[in-house]
Amino acid sequence: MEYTIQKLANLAGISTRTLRYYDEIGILKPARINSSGYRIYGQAEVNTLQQILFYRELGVGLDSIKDIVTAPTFDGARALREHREKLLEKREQLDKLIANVDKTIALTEGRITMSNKEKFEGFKKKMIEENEKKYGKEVREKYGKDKVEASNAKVMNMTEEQYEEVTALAEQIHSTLAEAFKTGDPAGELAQKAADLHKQWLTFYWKEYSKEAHAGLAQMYVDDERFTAYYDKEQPGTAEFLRDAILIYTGQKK
Amino acid sequence: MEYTIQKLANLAGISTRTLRYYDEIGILKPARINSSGYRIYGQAEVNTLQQILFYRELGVGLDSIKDIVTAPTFDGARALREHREKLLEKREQLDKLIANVDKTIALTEGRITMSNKEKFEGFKKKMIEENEKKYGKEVREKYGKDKVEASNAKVMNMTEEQYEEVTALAEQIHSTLAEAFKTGDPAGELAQKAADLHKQWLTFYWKEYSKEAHAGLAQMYVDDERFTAYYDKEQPGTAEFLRDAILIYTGQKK
DNA sequence: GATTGACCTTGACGTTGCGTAAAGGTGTAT
DNA sequence: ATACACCTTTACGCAACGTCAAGGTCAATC
Repeated sequence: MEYTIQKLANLAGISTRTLRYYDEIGILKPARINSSGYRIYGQAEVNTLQQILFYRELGVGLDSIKDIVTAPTFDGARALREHREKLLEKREQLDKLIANVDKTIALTEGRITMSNKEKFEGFKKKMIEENEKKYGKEVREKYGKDKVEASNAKVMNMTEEQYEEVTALAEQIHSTLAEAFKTGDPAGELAQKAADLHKQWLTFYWKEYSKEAHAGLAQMYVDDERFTAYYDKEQPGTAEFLRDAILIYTGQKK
Repeated sequence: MEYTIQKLANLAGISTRTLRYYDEIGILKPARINSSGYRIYGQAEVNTLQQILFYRELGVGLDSIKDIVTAPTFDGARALREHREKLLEKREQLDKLIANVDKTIALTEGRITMSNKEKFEGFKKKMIEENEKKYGKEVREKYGKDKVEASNAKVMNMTEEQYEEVTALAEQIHSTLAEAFKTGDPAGELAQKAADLHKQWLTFYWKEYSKEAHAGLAQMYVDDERFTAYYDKEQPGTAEFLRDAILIYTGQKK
């Protein structure tokens, strides 16, 4: 059975433009071109197209599909697993979006203009989103989904003053830590003050505080280069110093 | 406080390109342009930008945002509610996708490469899913859950040849029906052939065939606009014509 | 006063997966 | 012969910017 472009398009329920595009990007070439330049497709192409459409429906990008259909030994299962991860992330994002929108609707309902408070809500949301984007996956792995969501919820419930307080705390940690770092002693008074401030800061995000979790987080500051980069921005070694201070503070190290 | 483009970009955590783009599309114009042509932003612009980013983070498109930030009396709540609906739909879509990918992964797991058979399994699944998506609810109401599931199970048990046969049959129905339609006579030979092909086609999906059920399905082709659209795609009136042919074929009409 | 380097400008192409003309050749039924 | 459906390539448009490129401006340093 041979098909002209439109026959195949109808068969597959797609447009002729799509088939030409697939030809153009090389994921589905016609079996042959007839004397008038028409694209002629055969059974093999029908099969390939089925595959393409199948993966497309799973939301896989055309360039990945290209790998799958052109490389005969390609590990489709692995590609799918990776793709699955992306989908899960997308869904999480979406869930958050929906929750945010719900909240915003609730907030604006009955009001005519947007108050400053609402603008501020937006910023908190943004803060969460950014944290998610940067560290979400690892933190989730380490602490579990529920904890992360509880933390986010806690942030969303902060009042404006609390928000300002936590921002101020972060500043204090920063400066205290910089001072302490100069002393070089993670067991010293300043370093321990920094560790204590850090604990206070944490209680704004965590439902319950534990020394173990605190120490674990401190270790992550060293293990994860993105955290390290954040703390070491002005003084390399600061992340490690903070970890040591916290380990001492939490009694994990003398 | 006045901001150059980069200052504002840093403050907001976005790129300067984005700010220029927002200027270009008119959703955020600088307060003024200085003598060197630099964009200078003021507090009012900071506030507007906060709003823009807020809505952007909710996934609202920039053109909608434009309405929101430029029209002071704009009903932001309504826009958000509509947007919410879209998000919910997206999530449903995504959930189905993930379920599909999961199934496909489960199928391929434990094997090294994807065999043809497996690819084919996936496609059959897709076929069922599509039918479910399009007609599932109505068909289930009409024929009952068990019948639908029996039908799906039958499809899943098809061999590849059977699948090809049923696909070929669909093609034949299509062309025969088109021919028959031209005669205008649903009792004519061609139309009756189409009805007979349609019966054969049905037996691939139904556990048992009955004239009544066949006639009922034919009626649905006319009653349900999605079926009608499918059959009428090339020739309006085809669905009705097919129904008449089947009613005659099954003896419900002379 | 000249150079450096950070910052600013506009312009324009690239991204994804096609939709949608436009301009022109081909096939076939009447 | 003519109509009409079908085919071809070329190319712009879409969202929201990223990313050069080419060139002007500003503040600090030599």
